[in-house]
Amino acid sequence: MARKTGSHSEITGPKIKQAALELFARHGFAAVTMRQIAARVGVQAGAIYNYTPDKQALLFDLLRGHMADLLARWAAEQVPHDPVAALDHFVAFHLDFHIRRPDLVFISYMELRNLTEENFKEIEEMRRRYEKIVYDMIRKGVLSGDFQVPDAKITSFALIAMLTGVVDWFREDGRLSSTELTRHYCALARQTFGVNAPA
Amino acid sequence: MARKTGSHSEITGPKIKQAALELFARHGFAAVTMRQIAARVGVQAGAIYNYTPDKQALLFDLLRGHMADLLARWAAEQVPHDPVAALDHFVAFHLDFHIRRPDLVFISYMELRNLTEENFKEIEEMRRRYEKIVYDMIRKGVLSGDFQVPDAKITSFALIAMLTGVVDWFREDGRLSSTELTRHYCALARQTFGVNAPA
DNA sequence: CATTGATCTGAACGCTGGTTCAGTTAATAT
DNA sequence: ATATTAACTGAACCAGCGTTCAGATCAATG
Repeated sequence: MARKTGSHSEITGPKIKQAALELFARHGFAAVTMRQIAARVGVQAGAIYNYTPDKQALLFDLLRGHMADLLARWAAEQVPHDPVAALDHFVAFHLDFHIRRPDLVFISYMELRNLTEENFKEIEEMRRRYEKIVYDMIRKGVLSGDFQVPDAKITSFALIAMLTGVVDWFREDGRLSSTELTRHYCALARQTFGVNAPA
Repeated sequence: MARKTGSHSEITGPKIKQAALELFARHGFAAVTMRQIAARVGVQAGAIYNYTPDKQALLFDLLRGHMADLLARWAAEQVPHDPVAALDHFVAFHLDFHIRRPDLVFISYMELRNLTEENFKEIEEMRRRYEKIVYDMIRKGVLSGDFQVPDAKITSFALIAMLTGVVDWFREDGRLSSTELTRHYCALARQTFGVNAPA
């Protein structure tokens, strides 16, 4: 063999993924062309096909990577046994993970319908695994008497929605720092879960 | 003149809007073709242009109509003066309005970026008006001492996110009726707002 | 019955999309 | 220096896009 395998590909490959991510987030998967992605990388459209079989795979890899990352990082967390401490821990984890990846969070919600049925099912399955984590956490707190919620399932959806919605407006250079953000949301989540509620 | 104006147009016009709405919601604005919309109405693609100047206007009219409807209906509500009763009223109103229009809610969030800059600004302005309604409601409750929240602005976003997120999973024929849904969310919102929280 | 005009068809227009591929380029190994 | 080959170019392919428009259609009018 001659040239070391991937002398440029180790640069171009990630650049394509990054360009695709930014463009998909800004304009939507269907509205972005392979030529736009290529132009951003500084390459011709045909070159992209050295790194991905097609446009669909570009999207799928981004979403699967994102969900896999989310699940793996939560699995690596040391979660306290006390339900209230666990809630705080989850809120902090979820906010931190999501506000660092606004583009990925965005397309993971918006572009699900542009996946093939097969690919959609795989992502949906990972999403359900994450939702179950939240649900189980809430159930524990309800059973221990630490949480008082009208309905555990509803509350799990409500928590995820209110936390994930943060990426729509939060900016690092805005009114609130991420530390303050986390503090406020921990307090809000505790209230939502009826922690310290009157008997 | 001959044929009564709009003998068919009164049928075809709304059918086009409805078809566009359903297809945009299912596949996304950019992925839907004029021919698909036409086929669903039972007409050729060219006929659509008797009812809309272009594809963009089709989307814009749907979003503007939706937001105008939302604002007009809230303006027509008799909102109680008591902050807690007002919160209950808002939760019931927002849930009822949104779960009846899942497709419109969906595209109003997803397809904002497919609007021209001019059209986007108009929709964004209406959205801000609605968010301000929620913010003002919270401020009142905070000032009166009925609500205890970590941050009024954050809480307004959190409330809207948790309520609107309902359309992602709620089904009329699911586990919960819309009445039960409303009851649970009123309770959840009260807790979130620290109503009856210990001093 | 003949006329009218709103409504729609069907074909076309120019353009751009994703994707392919023969050929060029250039970094490495010999 | 030469050979090798990963990486990339540039042009092409064809299907499909939004949009236009001359002409067909046909219910209501006079």
